[in-house]
Amino acid sequence: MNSEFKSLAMDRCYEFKYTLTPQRMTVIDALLGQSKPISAYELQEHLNENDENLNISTIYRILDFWCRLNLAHRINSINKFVSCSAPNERHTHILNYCLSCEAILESCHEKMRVDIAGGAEYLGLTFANDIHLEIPVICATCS
Amino acid sequence: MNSEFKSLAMDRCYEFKYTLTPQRMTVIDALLGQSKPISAYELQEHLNENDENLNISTIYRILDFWCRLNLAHRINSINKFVSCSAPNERHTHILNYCLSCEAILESCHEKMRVDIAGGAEYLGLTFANDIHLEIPVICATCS
DNA sequence: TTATTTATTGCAATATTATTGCATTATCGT
DNA sequence: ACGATAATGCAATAATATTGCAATAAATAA
Repeated sequence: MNSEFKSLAMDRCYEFKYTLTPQRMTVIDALLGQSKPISAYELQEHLNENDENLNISTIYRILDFWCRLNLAHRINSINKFVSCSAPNERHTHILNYCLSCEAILESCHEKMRVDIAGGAEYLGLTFANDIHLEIPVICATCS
Repeated sequence: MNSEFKSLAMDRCYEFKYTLTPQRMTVIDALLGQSKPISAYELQEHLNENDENLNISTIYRILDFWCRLNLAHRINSINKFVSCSAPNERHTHILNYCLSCEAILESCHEKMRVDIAGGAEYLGLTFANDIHLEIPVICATCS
C-alpha cells in the first residue's frame, strides 16, 4: 500500500515537474508510518531516532510541499500533519478528526462537496475546487 | 446591535452561572469592534492603545471562555478570533472565511449540518452537536 | 455585613509552532 | 562537464500558546 502511495507521489511530482528528493521521500515515508497526525517537531524527533537528520525549516518546507500536492494534509485544529488517505481524489478531502483521540478518517464524498459548495454559493462566495475540510467528530472507538 | 449581543452574552453567562467580569466584557467588546478576525496578541495591542491592559494569558483564557459559550470563534486556519455573528444559533456555526482577505461570513444552515452529520454517521462517526466548520472560500469582493 | 469559599486575573517563565535570509549543496537540462 | 535552477542547512528569531503560583475579585453562607 505504501508503495502504491509512493508511485503515486512519483507520478504527481513528474506531472508537475517537481523533484522527488531523498529528503522529500524521507518525510512522506515517515508520515506514512504514522497512525495519527504528527507535528513537525515530532516528525523531526522521529527521524532523529532513525538517524535521519533534517532541519526544522526543511521539514516545514517539505510538509508544505506535500500538502500543496494534496498528498498530505495539515490539520489546522491541532497543528499536525497526516499523509492523505485518499490520494487519488483530486478535489474533495474531508478530514473527520476525532476530538478525543485525534484519529483521522478521511472521506471525499462528492455529494458533500456539492452541498457545501451550494451553501457557499448561496452567500455569493466562490468555493475553491481543492477542498480541505476538518470535521470534528467522535470516532467509533472513542464513543 | 452590539448591545443586543451584550445582553445575549449576559443571558448566556447567567444561564451557565458564569461571571461576566469587566475583563471578559472588555475582550468581547474589542472583538465586536473588529471587522476581521484578530489574533490574541493583536487584540492585546489594540487594548493597550486604548489604555486597557490585559496579560496575554488572561486574553487567551477569556477568548477561550467566549468560544466555549459559542459567542466567539477561533479560526484555526489562521489562529485568529472573531465574535460570533449568529449568536442565537446554538448548534451550527459555519465559518466561510476568505482565503484572500480573511473576511468571515458566518452561516448556519440546518440543512448543511444534516448533510455533514449524515456523511460522518455513514462512516460510523458521531458528530458533535455544537459544530464549528471552516469553509475556505473567495468572497464576492475578492473574486 | 462579614467571613469563607470559589473563581478569575496578573505575572513571569517557558513551551510550542513557524518563518526568514543567506550560504551551501544537489539536481536538471544542455 | 557546465551553468542554471531548485532544494537544503543553519542559525536566529518571530509568532502563538500554556503553566504554576500568587494576588485579587466575586459569589455564597453564616
